[in-house]
Amino acid sequence: MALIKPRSRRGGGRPTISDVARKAGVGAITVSRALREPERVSEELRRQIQAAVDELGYVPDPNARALASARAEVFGVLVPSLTNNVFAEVVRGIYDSLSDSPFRIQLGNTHYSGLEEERLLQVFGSQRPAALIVAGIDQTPTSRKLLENAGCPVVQVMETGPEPVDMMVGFSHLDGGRAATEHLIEAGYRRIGFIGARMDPRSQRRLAGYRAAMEKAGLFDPRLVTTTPVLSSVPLGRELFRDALAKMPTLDGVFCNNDDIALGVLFECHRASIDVPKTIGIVGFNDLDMMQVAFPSITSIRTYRYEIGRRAVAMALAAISGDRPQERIVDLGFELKRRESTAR
Amino acid sequence: MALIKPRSRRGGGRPTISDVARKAGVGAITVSRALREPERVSEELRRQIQAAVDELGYVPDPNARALASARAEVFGVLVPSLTNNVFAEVVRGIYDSLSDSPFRIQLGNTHYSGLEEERLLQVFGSQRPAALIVAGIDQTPTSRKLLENAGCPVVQVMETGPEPVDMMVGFSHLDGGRAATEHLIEAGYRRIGFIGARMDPRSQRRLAGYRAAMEKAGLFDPRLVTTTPVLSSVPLGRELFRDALAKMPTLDGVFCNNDDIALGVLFECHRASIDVPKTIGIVGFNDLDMMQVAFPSITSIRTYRYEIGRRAVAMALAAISGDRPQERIVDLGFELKRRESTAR
DNA sequence: CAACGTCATGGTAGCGCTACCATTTTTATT
DNA sequence: AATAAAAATGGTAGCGCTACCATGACGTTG
Repeated sequence: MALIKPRSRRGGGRPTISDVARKAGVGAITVSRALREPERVSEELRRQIQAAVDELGYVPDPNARALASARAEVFGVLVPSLTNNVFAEVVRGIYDSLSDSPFRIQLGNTHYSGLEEERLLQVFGSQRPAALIVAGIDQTPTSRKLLENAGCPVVQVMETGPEPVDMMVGFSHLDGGRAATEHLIEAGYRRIGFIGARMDPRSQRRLAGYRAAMEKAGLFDPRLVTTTPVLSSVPLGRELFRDALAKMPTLDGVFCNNDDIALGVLFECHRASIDVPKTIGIVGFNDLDMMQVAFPSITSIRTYRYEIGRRAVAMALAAISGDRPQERIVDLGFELKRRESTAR
Repeated sequence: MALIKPRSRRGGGRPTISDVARKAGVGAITVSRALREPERVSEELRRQIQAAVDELGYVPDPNARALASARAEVFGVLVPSLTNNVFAEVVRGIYDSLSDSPFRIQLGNTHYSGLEEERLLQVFGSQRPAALIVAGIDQTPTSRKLLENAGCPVVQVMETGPEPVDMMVGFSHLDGGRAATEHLIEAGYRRIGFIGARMDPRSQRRLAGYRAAMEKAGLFDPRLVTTTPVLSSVPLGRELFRDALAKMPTLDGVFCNNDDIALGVLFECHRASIDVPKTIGIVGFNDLDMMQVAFPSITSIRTYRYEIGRRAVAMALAAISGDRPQERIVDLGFELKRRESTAR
């Protein structure tokens, strides 16, 4: 006696695939198939199985699934910041594109740290994700190797560059910085400053674009550049602008690293009764929606963050299903939005 | 012959726990223990095992772990929006608190939809998460049941209320709305409007606080309230303010649902040459850092979003490790920041 | 009508790990 | 020194699912 195994169900008593199979009077594997490749199961069984699933409230265990198939239905997403609106928009695009797919999202925050990125890539890799989406193109050699060996599609987002690990969606920050600066020059500004916080690689490239445009026009002066590694914010924009002005009182324009900084500059101009755009011209970067309602409205470089997220998912999904997109590098560009802040 | 099993390694050839065990000359279970409860393994073996782990580059498979232990090292986090700074801050607090724990984060975006929340809860539940953190207290009955049966600690964040599913960290939006409105009244404003977008339950409670204060002072008039279900933004704030003013030209103050709206109102005042705070007083909600540098600086209700995220994790972690905090409802409060926009 | 696909279904054997019990060794305790 | 108790280690048996192969029932073809 005592032949009956207690069957402790350490899993907590939720129905399993064999419960469903038993109830539907089929084999477990058929249930598995009915759920994943319905077209390979006869309509009759499919219906029976569906009924059993509904009745029991069966939900497949993703962990067991991942273990058995050596592939988790997870997209790993790595961004440097969660609060920066720019990345928040990319992430939103990714979530929206994946919301009615079976894929879950594993989001990591690198805090702009290469080391943290490596650590997270390690963690993510251990899950055998279906795809990896990472911000930027400046991975450390270790990170790059991890990405190359991830064994899944990889999309680098927010930038374009010559050597994708796999695929890429973004735009040229250098060109963006150049376009912003050229616009200020064309509008008649001459002593144009660059103000930037959190000088990550993307900001560096915008600065390079600024510098290229200024040098080409014979206007560059290193004292026009004010930067800090501190995290960007509106209050910081105000302070940096005051610094810049103290350093260079003849300043007549500023290209800001991003819109937060630009807003800080605008507020300080109000406070100090500096006329915008007459005395100072302002250009931001990213074109947050508040730029168009600011008073005066602020010229900015519009970027397509949400679209970048969507596109990245679309490309990854295509690669997963076998047909890799022919173009591995997608440049979504940007647009200069001319507004009152530079309408001299 | 052919006795040697090919051992196909469909897992892709990464080292497993038995590889480590073999190399270290111990049993697999000892490796498992050395990794999870090092104090239960002798120092010598621990060192040998660590050496083997390092040499092989072994990383445990979280899926196998979750399957075997019926518990995934995952925190499920549910927020209604990814781009709203308020939730981004909460999420950041959660990430920062969990960054050097073994727990991963599964983040879900409900888009303010109860149905979507139910769906995500279902998906999350199937993973047997270690804890669940959800925004708000207005779950549908189905969601509430799912939370109650999740079999793990649950923390509701951003609000306080009488009946937590399990634990709660937040503050009273009603009191916040009341405090903001009372401040305007004390400052001498009388025709005080309420302007709100995306009237989610939290906004509704702020409105209720506004109404309570206004009625108490005998100032309430339904025509003073301007709301819309549309998603909140700075441009929308501007528009709603224009609507409000058209409807009620004698308006002399506004309590805004949130800071985005407040900023939109401020910009419109600039544009229409309406003096702030003389002609119109403005109060925002949440106190984004730009409020203090705006010109004029904007009075707002400071809320502790980041801290809410951290606290939620701390409480969940305590519950996981067995000692549930004695206070299951934590009220982190808020603070009225008086600034120029209401300094009549 | 034999020989050969093709389709629908099922059985078996793991995926990589840990819970649950042994079993052995060491350390108190009397 | 004998015994109990605690500490350290290991073996076995799954967790819930799917890859892989096997089986049988049908056509299809020459």
